[in-house]
Amino acid sequence: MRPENKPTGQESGSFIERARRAQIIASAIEVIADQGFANASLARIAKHAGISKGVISYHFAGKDELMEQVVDQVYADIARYVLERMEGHKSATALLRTQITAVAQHMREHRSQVKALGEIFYNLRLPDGTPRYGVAASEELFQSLELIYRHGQESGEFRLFDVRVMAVSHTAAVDNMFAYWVTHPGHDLDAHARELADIFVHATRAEGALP
Amino acid sequence: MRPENKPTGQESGSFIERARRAQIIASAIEVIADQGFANASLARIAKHAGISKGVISYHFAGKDELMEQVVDQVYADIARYVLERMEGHKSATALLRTQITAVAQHMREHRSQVKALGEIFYNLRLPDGTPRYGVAASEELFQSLELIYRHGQESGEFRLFDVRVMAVSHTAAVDNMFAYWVTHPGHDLDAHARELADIFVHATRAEGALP
DNA sequence: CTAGTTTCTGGCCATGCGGCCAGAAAACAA
DNA sequence: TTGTTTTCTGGCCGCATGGCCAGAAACTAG
Repeated sequence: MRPENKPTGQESGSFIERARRAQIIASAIEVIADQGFANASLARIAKHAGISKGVISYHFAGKDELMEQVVDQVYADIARYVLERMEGHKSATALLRTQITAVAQHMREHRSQVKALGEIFYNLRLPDGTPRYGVAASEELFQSLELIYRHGQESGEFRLFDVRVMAVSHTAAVDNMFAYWVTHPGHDLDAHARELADIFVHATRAEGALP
Repeated sequence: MRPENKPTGQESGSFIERARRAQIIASAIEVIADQGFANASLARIAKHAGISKGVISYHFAGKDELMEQVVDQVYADIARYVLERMEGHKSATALLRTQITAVAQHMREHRSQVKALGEIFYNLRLPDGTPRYGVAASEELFQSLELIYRHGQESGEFRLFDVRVMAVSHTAAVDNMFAYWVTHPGHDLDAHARELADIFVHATRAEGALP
């Protein structure tokens, strides 16, 4: 029999259960990151992990659940990493810079994870063909960024602008920074991040502010 | 026998040949735009066009050639549309604004085409699994944008910044403007474009410049 | 050791895919 | 009209996929 995969918040299942799930998730990340979502079959993921295909079916309800677990784990890692580094900063400008550079640092240290996240985010679909994630799933991130932007507007650091458009553009620029770096591995990701932070600082600052 | 699909620059083949290819390309665009690349099989594209699957094989060397034809056609349409509207403008600031708003106008009028382009761009892979297009294929666009940015820096309109990072971020923001609009159809695309143009004008302008 | 449970293997299944082809049909040429 | 070429149909092929299962193996409890 299969263990009922109840998505309880706390870790559950036997030691083997948890270890296997972690191993399979890690294998999925690696395969997706360097073969692409479309080529990441259960057979490939199993072979890469050195286990039989049936094990995946045994520990996960299906391919979709495995993909969602990957997203949940990687996304939570990024959020924790970035939020930790943002704590303590008060000015909107500092928060903005820190958000961008912290994301870049995390990307540099977790290339495969972030790449796999993007692949799944963009490709996974519901049975009816509509995207499982996609832009709509970034709503939470948009709102977090909007908090920073509104904070800056209220404090007078930032000029008035549409915070939604700024948040969408910010997210896009950060995501594409990653994609560009993946395609051009020699590219200096941290320098790109600093330059990108400059762009948004200039784009947002109040008219009269000193450079 | 099949007509040898020599990719000559000029239109070739019989009247039927040209009409069928156009019809199949149009059908592919519609299917990809609302089912996604992964669900756009030759069978679906043929059914949507009301023809037999074999016709596609008859008029195209394979699925990959069909996808590349879609990309070539849609990409050329966008480039022509935007470049026409940029002609005549001289200041870098005006060129920048025009580029962004013109792209948005084209997107609004050619939603399916642009969506299909993005799907293929992101998903089509070579036999070895590496992306057929992807970020690397945007190199030409990056260089065009860099011309504008360097022009502004040389004329003194723009501050000094890394033109490559600016071009990558610009492309990303425009692409995501489209993705956001597709997910939120009620969103005002033209207003978003004006706001986005403001963002890049502020991000690029020289320190001493008047608002 | 034995009985029961968890975990794993290897293979089978139905489905959908892209490519291909034999021959029908349509368009065209004489 | 007749013969020839172009175009189209419908179906078949080999292949890969995700899901599934019967039984083997490993582990655990008594």
